[in-house]
Parts: sequence; C-alpha cells; structure tokens
Amino acid sequence: MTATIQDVARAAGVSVGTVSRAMNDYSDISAKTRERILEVAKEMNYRPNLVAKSLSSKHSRSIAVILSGFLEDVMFNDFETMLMKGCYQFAIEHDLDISMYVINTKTQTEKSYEQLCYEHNIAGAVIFGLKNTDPYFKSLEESNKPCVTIDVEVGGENVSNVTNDHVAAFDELTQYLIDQGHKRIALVSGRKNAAVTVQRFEGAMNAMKRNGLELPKEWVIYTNFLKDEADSEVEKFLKEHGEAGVTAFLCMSDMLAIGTIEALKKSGYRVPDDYSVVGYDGIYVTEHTDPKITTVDQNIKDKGYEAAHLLYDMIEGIRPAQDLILPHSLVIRDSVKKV
Amino acid sequence: MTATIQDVARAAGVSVGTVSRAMNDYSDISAKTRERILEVAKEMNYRPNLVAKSLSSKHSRSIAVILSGFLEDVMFNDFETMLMKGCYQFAIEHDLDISMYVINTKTQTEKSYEQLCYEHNIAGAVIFGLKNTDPYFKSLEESNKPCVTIDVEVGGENVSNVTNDHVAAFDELTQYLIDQGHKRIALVSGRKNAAVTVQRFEGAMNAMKRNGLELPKEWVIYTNFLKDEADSEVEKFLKEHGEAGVTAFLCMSDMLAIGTIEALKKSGYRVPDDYSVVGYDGIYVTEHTDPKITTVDQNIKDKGYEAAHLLYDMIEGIRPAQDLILPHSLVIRDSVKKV
DNA sequence: CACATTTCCAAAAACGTTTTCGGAAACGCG
DNA sequence: CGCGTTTCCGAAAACGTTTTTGGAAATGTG
Repeated sequence: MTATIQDVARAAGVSVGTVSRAMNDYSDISAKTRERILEVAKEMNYRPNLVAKSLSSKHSRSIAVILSGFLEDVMFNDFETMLMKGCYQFAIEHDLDISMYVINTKTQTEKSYEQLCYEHNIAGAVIFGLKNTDPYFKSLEESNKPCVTIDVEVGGENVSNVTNDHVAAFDELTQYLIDQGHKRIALVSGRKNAAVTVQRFEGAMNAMKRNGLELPKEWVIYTNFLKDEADSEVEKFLKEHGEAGVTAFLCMSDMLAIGTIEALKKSGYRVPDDYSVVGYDGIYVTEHTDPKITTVDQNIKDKGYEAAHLLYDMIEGIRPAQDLILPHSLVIRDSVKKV
Repeated sequence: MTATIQDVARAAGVSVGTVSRAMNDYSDISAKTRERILEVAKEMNYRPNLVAKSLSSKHSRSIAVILSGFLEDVMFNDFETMLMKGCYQFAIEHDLDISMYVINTKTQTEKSYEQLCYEHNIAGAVIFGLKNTDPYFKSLEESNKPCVTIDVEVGGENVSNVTNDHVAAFDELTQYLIDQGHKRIALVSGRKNAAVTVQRFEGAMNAMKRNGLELPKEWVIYTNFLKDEADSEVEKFLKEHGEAGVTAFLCMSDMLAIGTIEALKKSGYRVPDDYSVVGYDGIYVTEHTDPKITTVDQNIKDKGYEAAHLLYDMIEGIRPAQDLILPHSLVIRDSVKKV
C-alpha cells in the first residue's frame, strides 16, 4: 500500500505534525529535520492524500470547472474543451487541484452552488453554459463561495464574469461586411431573449445605423443556435425573399454560418460568389469548411485561463470580484466577397 | 453555513451514526426513525460532504477520467470531449462521483497511477491518450487499482481495454475504396510505430492482398498524425509521383484526410472528381468539410460509456478485467467517386 | 415468566491530514 | 549563572463522515 504520513513519521522518528510541517514548508521546523523528513518521504514514495488534506485544511487549493448542459448539446465541443484547457493550464502552472463537474437545469434546483462546493470541498469554480433562466443565477448571487462565470452577467458580491465585448465585436464584424460593399444584409439570429443574442443584435444595429443601413424585420431569421435550423430557415428565406436583393448573411454563431452555407449550396448558390456569409465564435471547424469562414475569434482558451486566474485571485483575496472583458479578433478568411 | 451530519443528528435527537445509517439506507434502523431523520435532513438542506465520505468510507464511489497529453495536441478536441461525455453519462446514470485529471509523460514519471488514485481516493479510472512509450504502461500493470484504457493494450491483472477492431475497420474502409473501382491507392499514414498505425496498416494490407493489389513503398506517406504534415507531404507526393496514376488517398485519420484534401485543392485538383479521399475516426468536422468525408466512425461516446461501465463492473467485482471490442461503422459520404 | 434472540441505536474508533497548544531545549543577555 | 526569548517539536484536537462494538429495549419462544 501507499505510505501515509504516519508511516513517514514513524520511519523518520518524528511526530506526524512535524512531517506535515516539513512537507508544507512551514517555518517552525529546523532545516536539518526538514531535510531528513523530506528524504525519508521521498524514499518511501510518500504522497499526501489530497482528500484528507482537503478535509482537514482550512483553505482549499481545489478549484473546479462546472459545465452546465454538457451532456445536452452536441454542438459546441470545442468551446468547452478549449475553455477547460485554459483552466487546466492555469491550475497546473499554479499547482492547484482542479476537477470538473457537470450540472444541468434539474440538478441546479436540487443542489445550490454553495452546497456543491461544500460537498467537494472546493474553494470556487469557473462556470460555463448557464442559461439565463437557470436556477443557479440566484444560487450564485447568494453564495459565499467565489465563482467566475463565462459570458453571463449574474451579479452578487462573489461572482465575477469573464466575457468579450460582444456588442463591439459584432459591430466590427458587421462593419467588415459593410466595408466589403454589402448593403442588404440578412441576420441569422439565435434564441430571441438570450443575453448573447441581445448583445450581438445591438452590435449589428449599431453598425447598420452608423452606415445608414436598414434591417427589415423579414430579414432577421430566428433559430435556437442550431445548425439544422439555420439550414432549413435560410432555405425558407431564400424561397420567400430570394428576390429582395440580399447579398450577405450575418450569422450569430459559426454553427449557424455552417448551416447557412449548407442551405445556400443546396439551393444552388456559391459562397462567397453569390452570397457572402460570416460567423461568430472562432471554433476550429471554421478553418476546415468550404469556404473557410470569416468569423470573430473569442479566444476561448484564453478566457478559460483568465477565468481561472481571476478565480484564484478572488480566493486568495488578491483581486475583488469584477468583470473582465477580453479582446476578440476578427478573422478574415474566404466566405466574403467584395461587391 | 451548510449543515453537517452533526447538526442533523442534534436536530433529530439521534446520534450521528444513526443519521449516517438513515442516509445510506442501511438495514439496522427502524423505518420510523429513518423517516424522521430524512425529513429533518431534507428540511435542513443537508448534503453529505463527499470528501469526508470518501475519506471515511472503505469503498469509494468515485471514478475518474484521466487524459494524457490533453494540453498538448490541439487536434482531437472531439475525441476527448465525446469520450468524457460517454463516461459522465454513465456516471450520472449510476450516481457515481466522477472527476477528470490531466497528466502527461512527465507527471507520469513523478507519480504512479496507484498514487494518483490514492491521492484522490478514487476507485479506478478510464485512461485516454497514452503513448506506447509512456511510463504509465508499467505503472498500470503493477497497480492494484483497476483501470480501463482506450485503444491501447497494456496488460496486467487489473487493466481492461476498450477499443475497436481497427484491423477489420481499416480493411473494410480499404475494401470500400476498392469496391468503388480504385486500384492504385496511396496510404497517408500516422507515426510509424504507433499501435494504431500498425493495426490500420495491417487492415489496409489485408484488403489489398485479398484483391490482388500492390502498395509500393513510395505510395505510403508518413506523418505524425498532423494535418499540416499531410498537407505538405501530399503536396510533395503529387509533385514526385503525380504521374503514377494514383486515384485515391487512404488516410489513417480524419485530420490527415482534411490535410490531404487541402493539398489536393491547392494543387488544383477536385475531390472526389480527380482524387478520392477517405478518413478514419468519425470526428464531427468530417460532416462539414467540402466534400463531406467518407470515414469510419468509432462511436467514441459509446466507447466512453462502455469504458466507464466496464470500470464500474470491475470495481464492484461484477466483471473481471477484459478487452472489449466495440462495433464501428463505415460512414459513406461524398469524398469518394466511382472510377 | 424466564431466557434467548432480534431490533435498534449510542458511543467511539477510524480515515489521513492540518493546526493549535504547550512545553522542553537551546539560546541570548545582563 | 539566572532568566527571558526563541526555536523546535510532540500531543492532541479538529475536519465530516462511516463502521464497529456493545448494550438496552423489544420481541419471540418454551
């Protein structure tokens, strides 16, 4: 079996408390005994039991990534993975214990955020995938445990948010389309009341108004962010408003852009020759589609890293809860043609 | 703060042991007191601290997914995510506590598998991403904790392996190409000595020999499973052996297929009209490329689910360690043309 | 009714750590 | 040398559970 602190203590001829002090680099121990204990520990291949450590210790070095709806949507694999990579990167660099938990709307009602933290003895979490109707909104706000949400504004004393300036980013994306000469632009939108939808819509409108452009009601196509919906809805749009002279589709996500392109191709059009299309998110598929999709990269891995960073600082009392707005970048590829 | 078992005991007027018995549905407690305790617990919103539970309890209900090299390669996001989804699915259905750990070749030397399990009090793990030179090979074999590897044969009393019949699958894929009339087929291969490469090579050769086909040395293109390598190597191949009359590229992974298609397009060829290409893995990008790529789907999510399942059964003593071969399926799409 | 058995529960040990408390030894200073 | 500090470390409490042990009460049996 694996050696415990008791075994090390016995072997080194000291008490367990002393071994603990040696292992944790405390001050009230002589250099000589520390050396000796460390040596013995190494020889015995001793590793502290993190569970016991976590139970006993006052301040926990464990954080978590909480993914809501992970098991439900098949779409955004990249997003979650890249986010986690960022978080894990930070955790490893700072020797934090990190784990991942999956929740959904149902489990959110059964167990508060604070309870989840308590159950697993974690100091805080980076939370991704919350819908704005989710019970966790209240749960987080009321919680004493710090947390960092991604792309969703919660409020509360202990909750930070890491996001991009989606309004500005979408404005920029729209402006790019306009700069390429597009004047009649259809908007492929996400769920009507989702926070991200609202922000991106605002960005689009800002750019259009600034350039004296109109966005007729019939030109906005609503979906639930699902590729297949974009596919069928755009197909319908082409049938109904094909003669309206639209030259470009401004999509609120990359998956919607992919669906849009599929619909266009199916209807016999070429992208970008007949219609231009842009996406939003910067998931890696956009590099491999035909044509490669012009999009806004959210740098999701950095977001994960910075979220973990901020969480850590909140836990350690280095930084207070705050909102962090990370830079985005317009990625120009092949799905837009100058007209 | 959150209620502990002590608080519940006090509130219900019983001892902590009794509360524990009530919560865990043990037999030696009267139905009446159980009811009462459960009620009190519910009212107080009591949730057992899983860390304490895990420390105290003899048999742990925690399993883990261990990802090796997670932070290194940017390529196979899908793979890991889908695998995890499968594992988490099983865990949630069976009320297991599941967590995820990231290791790499370096951390493998520092800490054995058994130590990692001990540190986190986990009963066993599903392990993905091991390279055949990794230190964990020995570590797993010597370990007392059960584990399930994915796609990699380790050996040892407590280690199972969940995989596909890659030889048969690649044979099938090759046969499909042959059935479509292709006789001169180039092979875009992965790392020379990797287990998966060897198996897939064998499958390809089986099909070719059976059909009386040859595979000249110059027609096998080696890569490290990286898309960009496929891109450049195939480009080189076209320059050097463009006149050899090759009509199809048999790729050992989907990413290689994507790279191959890019190279072909860059060189002015159309897929599948000028050259046919097939991939292997079934990652979701292949559905969105142009053309959509014909491939072999490994059903990675099922693999995750079954791996967790087998792990659980090993822990509970229901099934012994064993190798599980899951079905694959040929997914015919648009990247192959009949010649 | 006496005794054996069963049912139920309280008390306490155990899990492997950290942390607090207190005291012995070493040291410094007059 | 005596006394106050400081340095170092052992003992024990604490973290929140589960599990073992033992015994009182309830039940069954003759």
